[in-house]
Amino acid sequence: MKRKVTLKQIAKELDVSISTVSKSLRDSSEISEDTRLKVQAFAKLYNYKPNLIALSLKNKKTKTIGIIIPEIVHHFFATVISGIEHVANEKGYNVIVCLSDESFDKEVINMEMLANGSIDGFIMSLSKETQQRKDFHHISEVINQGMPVVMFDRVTNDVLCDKVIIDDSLAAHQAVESLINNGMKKIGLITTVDYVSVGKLRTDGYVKALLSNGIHLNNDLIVKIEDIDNCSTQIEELISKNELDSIFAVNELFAVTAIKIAKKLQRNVPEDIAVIGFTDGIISNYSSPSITTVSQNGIKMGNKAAQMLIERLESEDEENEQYITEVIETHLVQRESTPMLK
Amino acid sequence: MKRKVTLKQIAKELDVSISTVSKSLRDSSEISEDTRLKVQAFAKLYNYKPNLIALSLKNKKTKTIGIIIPEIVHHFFATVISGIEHVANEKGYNVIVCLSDESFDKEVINMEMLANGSIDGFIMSLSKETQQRKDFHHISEVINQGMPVVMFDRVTNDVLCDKVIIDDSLAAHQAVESLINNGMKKIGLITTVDYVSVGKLRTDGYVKALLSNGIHLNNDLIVKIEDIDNCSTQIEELISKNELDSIFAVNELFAVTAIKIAKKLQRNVPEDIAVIGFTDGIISNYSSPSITTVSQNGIKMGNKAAQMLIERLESEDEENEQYITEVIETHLVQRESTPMLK
DNA sequence: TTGTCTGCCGAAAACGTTTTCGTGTTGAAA
DNA sequence: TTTCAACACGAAAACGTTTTCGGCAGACAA
Repeated sequence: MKRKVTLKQIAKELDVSISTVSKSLRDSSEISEDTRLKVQAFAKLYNYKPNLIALSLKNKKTKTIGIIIPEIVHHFFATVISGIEHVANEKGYNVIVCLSDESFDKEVINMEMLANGSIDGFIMSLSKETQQRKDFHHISEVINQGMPVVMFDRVTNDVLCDKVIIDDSLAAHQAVESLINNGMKKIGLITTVDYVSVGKLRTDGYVKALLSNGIHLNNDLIVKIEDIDNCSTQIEELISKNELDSIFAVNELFAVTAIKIAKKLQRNVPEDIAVIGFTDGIISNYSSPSITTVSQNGIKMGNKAAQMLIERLESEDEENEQYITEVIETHLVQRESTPMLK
Repeated sequence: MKRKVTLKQIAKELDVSISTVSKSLRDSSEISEDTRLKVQAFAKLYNYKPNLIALSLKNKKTKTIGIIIPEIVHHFFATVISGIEHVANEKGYNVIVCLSDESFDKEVINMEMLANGSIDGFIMSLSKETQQRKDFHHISEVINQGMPVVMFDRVTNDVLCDKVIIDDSLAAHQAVESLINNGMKKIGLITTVDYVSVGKLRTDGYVKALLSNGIHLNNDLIVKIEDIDNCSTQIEELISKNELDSIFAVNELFAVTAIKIAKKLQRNVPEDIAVIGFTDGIISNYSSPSITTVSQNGIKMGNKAAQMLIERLESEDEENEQYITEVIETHLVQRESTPMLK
């Protein structure tokens, strides 16, 4: 077993100083061609590669991006990571991933851990618990120490930093409006509890779409799901007790569950009930009927977030307080759970 | 903006030496209670946290695990990461993720990158291209440098290291056998090209199940998919040209596609054709009919891989050459795409 | 001979830790 | 008064780099 070789070892072997070795490898003109070539040959032979940790310490740059997300077993987040990773890789950065498991404490611990030198900047999406508690001190603290942060999807106005989002409200508005434009009048909404920021925004979009089209807002048609694993009963109640002609669900899972229950209640999708979901994930694509859905391009969000972070990391004037909020466009993917929408 | 405070700064402020500060914070008995408390108070006030990069350099340990996988936008891999991350986190390790995108070159580059000090050990699954080329020098090299590697799922016998796998052949055998036991005789196989190790093994299991149950092997019933994005035509041919009573597919995507095409061809699932898939992912669970499938527990694989790696990292006798291959058990998840199996 | 320039190289600092070893002071024992 | 231990602390090395600066030799001009 041959351990990694260091500058010091090469220097010793060749009977020159460490400086000479380092300079030779970096093609410095200070060194005679003779020694330069000798050192380079030796280094190549022993497959010398500089130790990145030592470089990080010296340069105070790790060339590593920290990602903190609530869950990785979630197609949307996986696509975002993928998007981040590709841009990061291209620019010579690595990516270190931490999961908060939707827990405030884990989010804090992970951030503090990574903030102690391991990374150059953060890309993150808030955990549910953090959104609920509205406690963002850990994030402000990190930013205050001069470490850039880019938030995506689940963001908050209480922290000043770069952000990448979709216009959840507008996207929902458009989706619901397209139902209305196709003659739907009794549109159910399956959404989350309000503290989930994106759920709230999508709900707002639904409400606005109704109002701006002169449709009375009926709270009986709205169900707010607390526990995602037990959403069935609430949804069944919604569908069975109301003569809905369509449903807007704020995520894939709600949408697919609604379809399943509709079938069970002998209502055909899309003939009797049209369903539009949110997030263009695996489920929407492969369930049958496949689900018409608002597509939020996770790859693109990840790309953009990584770009923004790296740009800030590598910009000259460190303290640019001009924070940007980038809005990634969404679009409706037409599939089988709705009639052909005009 | 207050930058991170270092030992040196604290030492200067309190007019003591760096050693004294360090020792005080580590509760050394060498230091008088007086100074100890003073230093600790000051450190707390300024929220001192040791710089992990400096520690890594000193200790030659990063407390970080490198993960290299072909894709993250793939439920199985996401679950494995999740499994790794949880165990790692519990034991004070971070996780750095690199994607090979099924490319040999990217796999090599990423490994070399991480091997230069960034991590203590690898957990990886081979890219398709690597499996095809059978070139594993980058892995052997890393192992040779004394860095432990744990391979999972897509592994190779050409590299000696710890491994976590499922018994793909046996699992496939059992799945196919359960079809046979329920009266199926004409069982189609949708599999990958042979160089994908798990595809090959699952194919082997299918073949063995047929033979050991006295069923003639008919190559017309086997289709090997090269390009996963264009599998439809091949599958359609399989179903339309043969009077299959059932299909075994080596992954979710093939299974769900088969079901879709069967429907299109007016064959009911499961009444006319039963379908069993492999990998218990989102698709199997949410498509309709939901898919009976061989469940490979990604979380468990990740847990185990992380355990094995960390154990090796923290074991006293460095050079234990007793490599272990851990086999994670699988089981058949009964769903709607098959009749009730006995 | 003296001075100066240039080419080549090494010493040392710096990044932030931990730890070993040494050193000065104090108090008590001899 | 001398000796020695205990105590409290600091200096320095080490991890592996990069880079600044200084120095030494030889060549060349004056």
